[in-house]
Amino acid sequence: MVQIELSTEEKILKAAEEVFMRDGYDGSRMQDIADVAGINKALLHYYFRSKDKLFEKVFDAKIQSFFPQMGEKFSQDIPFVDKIHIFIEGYMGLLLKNPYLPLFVLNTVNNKDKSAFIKKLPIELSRQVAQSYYVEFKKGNVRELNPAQFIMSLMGMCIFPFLAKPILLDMFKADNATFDKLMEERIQELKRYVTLILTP
Amino acid sequence: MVQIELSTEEKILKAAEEVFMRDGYDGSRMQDIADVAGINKALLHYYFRSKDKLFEKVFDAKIQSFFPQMGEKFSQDIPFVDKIHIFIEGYMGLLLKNPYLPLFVLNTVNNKDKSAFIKKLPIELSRQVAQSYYVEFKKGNVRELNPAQFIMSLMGMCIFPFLAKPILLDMFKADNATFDKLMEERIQELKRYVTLILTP
DNA sequence: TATAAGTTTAACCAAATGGTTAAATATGCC
DNA sequence: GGCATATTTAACCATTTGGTTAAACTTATA
Repeated sequence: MVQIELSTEEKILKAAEEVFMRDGYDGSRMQDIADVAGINKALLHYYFRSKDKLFEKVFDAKIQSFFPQMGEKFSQDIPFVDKIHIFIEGYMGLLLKNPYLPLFVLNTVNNKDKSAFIKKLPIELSRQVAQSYYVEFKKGNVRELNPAQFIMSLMGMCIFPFLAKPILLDMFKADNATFDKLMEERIQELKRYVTLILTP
Repeated sequence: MVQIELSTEEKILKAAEEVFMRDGYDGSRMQDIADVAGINKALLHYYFRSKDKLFEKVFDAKIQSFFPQMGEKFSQDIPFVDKIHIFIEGYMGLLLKNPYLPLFVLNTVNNKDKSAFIKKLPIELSRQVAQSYYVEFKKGNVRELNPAQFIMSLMGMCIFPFLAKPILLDMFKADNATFDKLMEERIQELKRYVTLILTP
């Protein structure tokens, strides 16, 4: 395995992501980010003038992965149910790799001071799902429902376990590996759920 | 309408709940809580020695409402699907009255420093649903599924819109009243979903 | 009226924290 | 070598914040 040398800027962004995601904006310390990046606080401010500026950089990239842009996938010519199955697989995979992502994004979105950072809204996701749904509905291939409500349910079912992870670990007396296995099973379970909901 | 005079302690707890729920632990200021309660900081510390102690009091009450204890409802002798319908109605009603509850509880649960506050775990909810489910499953009245996965889905579907509320308001160009109406519709939609999932 | 508890005011403290600065040192590049 | 940029060190500053204290004032009650 080749060791790729990260530039200082990259090291900082990586460290900032880690700390912000773990501790939230208020809970994060510039000193802590500097420590994780293996540099000192002065250099941190040398690269990113303020905590706010640094946060914005990190957050921008993250919010877009949380509200996934499904463009290509949803424009494929396959049944709507299959698109949703693909969504579930992709999204759960993302969450398994970024278990802190949901709480981080939802906190920021709900933070008055940080709402200015939210530039690119996930209108696309909703629009694409709705359009793709109605095409299929007219063909009589899916049951009648409100696509907006459906996408909320879908995302909710995917993210909830990651938000409540500490509680679930305790409830099931499980460790991280067991949790991940439970989420793998969950992918199949959710696919079954949406099939039942969507199939007329 | 009779004006009921709140005791100072009650005023403080009410104010603390409001501020903690809105700003989170880190984001909350003792001065702010005192202001909302209409008293001064000295008196605040006179009643509750520290921020931690005050937070614990508020959080204790809240976590139990977030993971609802369904004891009586689930022991009723009615079909499992009906129990779930009752759950949805009750839980969505609670969330409509406490829209900040989910983010507050989930943040606290995920906060290392605050994990000591979590004493009473919601094992009951999971146990009751599971037991109630298996009784009904043996009678062939519900489809086969993993009750733990199901309860996660149920809670996720209920809470997600409240967590993503700022985004949804923006996406649908809606105000608070419209959002509440959307959630009222959602109750019916979710009932349909679970019926489809559970009915063999 | 005397006593105790509740409440206010205002000043104060110590620690944490975001951010700055200046000088020294290292590094790469012409 | 000499120059610019990157990096470190370390001290420093202003502000915020949780928490304390002491003295004065209010209120109810015995």
